Amino acid sequence: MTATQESLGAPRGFDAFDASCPSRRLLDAIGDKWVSLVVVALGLRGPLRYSQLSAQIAGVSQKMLTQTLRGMERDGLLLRTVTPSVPVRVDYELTPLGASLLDVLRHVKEWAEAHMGEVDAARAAYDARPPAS
Amino acid sequence: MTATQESLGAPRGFDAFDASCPSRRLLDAIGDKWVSLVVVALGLRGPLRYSQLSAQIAGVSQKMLTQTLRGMERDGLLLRTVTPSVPVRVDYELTPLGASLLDVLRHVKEWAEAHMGEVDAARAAYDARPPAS
DNA sequence: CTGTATCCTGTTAGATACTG
DNA sequence: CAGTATCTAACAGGATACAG
Repeated sequence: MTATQESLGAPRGFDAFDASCPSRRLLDAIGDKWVSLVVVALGLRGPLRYSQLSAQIAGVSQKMLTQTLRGMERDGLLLRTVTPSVPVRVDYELTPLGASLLDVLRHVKEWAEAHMGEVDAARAAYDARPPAS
Repeated sequence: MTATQESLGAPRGFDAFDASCPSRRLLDAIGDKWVSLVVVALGLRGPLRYSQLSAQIAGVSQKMLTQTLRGMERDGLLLRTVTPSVPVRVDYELTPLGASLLDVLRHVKEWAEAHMGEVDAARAAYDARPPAS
């Protein structure tokens, strides 16, 4: 395992092969279905309340939404504001850091728009080819 | 659920909230631990044989490596070349499409290098704060 | 309204053993 | 060498019920 770190690892302090490396944690973040959805939702619609997010993302369970929100808050991706009114009110908004993550997602979006057709074509071709000789 | 697609969905034909949308499939792709590792490995070291990949990525099981490789081949991300020598030899190399995915990963890398310190700081601050009043 | 706690199920991935 | 097949353990995630 150490061999991997040395042979392929961090040419300049960056090693995606090391699970503890920041890059891996970021991949975990943007790779997470709900995280990316929350980032996009907040990025597109500005600050939202818990119930609004719940409605927007429709399909997310309370458990996953809360869990995702907590994790993102912990990572400094969003700000959680509690207003102690009679029925409690909680607003969530992207921090500048969270907004910058939205930019990364935008790059992903661009790649998808530019190349996803190729992927579909490749997939169709692969599935159509004879099941080996 | 349909409400979500309409309210937040594809302002211009792109809807990350739709699981069948290309963007989601891409997220699934780059979010996958092993896919990103294989892309980086092949991108950094050029064509590699199965056994070399297995060694490079150290920690991946045969099952996951094969599964990942098959999926990537299907998606047109890499090319699989079988040389029917006495002991069979199989080489894997990135296609132009796969190489372009490496570029996306590069953006991710840059974001990580630029902001991951902030994430760590936020996390430390969050973990250090009192467990609520 | 905004969560927390619990149970329960499906998927996933690692280990292991075997084949062309 | 380069896989395939099978079994099982771990865990993520959904449903549900309840609380501040």
